[in-house]
Amino acid sequence: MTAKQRKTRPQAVLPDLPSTSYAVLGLLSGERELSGYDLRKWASNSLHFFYWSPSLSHIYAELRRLEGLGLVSQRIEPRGELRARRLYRITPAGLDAVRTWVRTAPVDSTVLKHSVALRVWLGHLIGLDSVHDLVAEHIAATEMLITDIRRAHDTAPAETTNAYAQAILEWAQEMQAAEIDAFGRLQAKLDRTRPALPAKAS
Amino acid sequence: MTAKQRKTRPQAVLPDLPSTSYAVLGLLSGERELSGYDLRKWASNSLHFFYWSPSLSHIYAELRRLEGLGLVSQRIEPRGELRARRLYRITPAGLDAVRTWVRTAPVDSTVLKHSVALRVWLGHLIGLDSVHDLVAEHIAATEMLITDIRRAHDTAPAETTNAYAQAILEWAQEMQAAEIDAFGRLQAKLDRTRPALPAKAS
DNA sequence: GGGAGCATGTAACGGGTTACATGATTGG
DNA sequence: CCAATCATGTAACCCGTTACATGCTCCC
Repeated sequence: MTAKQRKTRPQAVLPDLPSTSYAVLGLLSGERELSGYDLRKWASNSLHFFYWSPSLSHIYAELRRLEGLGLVSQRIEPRGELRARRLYRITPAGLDAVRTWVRTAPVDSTVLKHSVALRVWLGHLIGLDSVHDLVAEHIAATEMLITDIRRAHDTAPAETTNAYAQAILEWAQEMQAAEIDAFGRLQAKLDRTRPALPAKAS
Repeated sequence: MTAKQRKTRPQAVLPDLPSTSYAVLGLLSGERELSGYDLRKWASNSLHFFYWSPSLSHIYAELRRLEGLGLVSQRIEPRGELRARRLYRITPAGLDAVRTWVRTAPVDSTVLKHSVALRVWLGHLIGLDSVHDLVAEHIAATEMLITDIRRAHDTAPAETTNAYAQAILEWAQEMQAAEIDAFGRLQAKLDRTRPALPAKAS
């Protein structure tokens, strides 16, 4: 029985937090002091492309929770005229928790909600020409996204980046490029079935 | 002023529903009568791969909401010994709503929460060997997912499929294959930097 | 003068999940 | 006999967003 208990929790007891908490903790894992506002900006330029772009209010709430758990600490930086900032820093316990999570969390499946794919799936409701327009629009948007990722990749300040962070941004670019390719093939495929589908003549 | 109002809502007034409601409505757009349980099964074999795999309780709640809006109708099918089923069918208004949504909804960006990417991004906390293990595990899981998609593609009953649904399942397979490729390249890339990173000898 | 960026936070709400509750039939 | 599948639903809860509130500085 005790053996069984040991087996279910082999390591230290990880606080049972959602992975987004660990995302925030990860942003702080460089051991620099950052404000909620800073975190938000940085997340928009990195996490955004493969994980999450959190709202500010959520970040603040998350920081308070992590502080309550002793995973981050807080100090207030007075700045004279300017509004004081609340700076957060990861604690040893926090570093430990995020490291354990990264190493041992179960590989839970990716959350993907692709509303364009959903709409193409329902293409029979709107016809081939409308689907074509929709996909074309999406491809254009994806091209812009790639540009954003490339910019983030190229302009990342040295102290926020490393081989892993760079590799993931390159991975994200490749994935978006693959998406453009795959949608291109999808369009070609649908076109080949055109004679069989009712569609307005151009 | 009236011109302005007309401009913000150019078409019929679409009920302001989350896209997941339209996903459920889309499942019913084939105009067959289906139970909540049926929808769940079907979603797990189609929507699951590119959009969403809803919980049963959510589907039931969604159906009640759609019924309240007059977008689906309900009837109870008595089945003697067996527990009666509640069968839902899309109404003309519902068909109209989902069609309008598919055609005119803004291309809102894909929601992607890729926790493996997040963990690789934090790879500096655990070192190259651990990242390798993590990625290898993920690639294996992705291969299984491709198998699932292929099975769904090949076994889809004729009355639930069409050229669009098939094309999206093929698209989903290609995307997962691309993910395996991209992670493979990421691993190779990280290996090339190995001399610069501290890692245990094998 | 006005808008964008900096900076923090509260309140209300909606979306979606898990756990719980119930019970029958079918197949190994 | 037990597990899986069929079938529906409630309650509690958490995650995360939007809207609101406040105020300062910098730049056009």
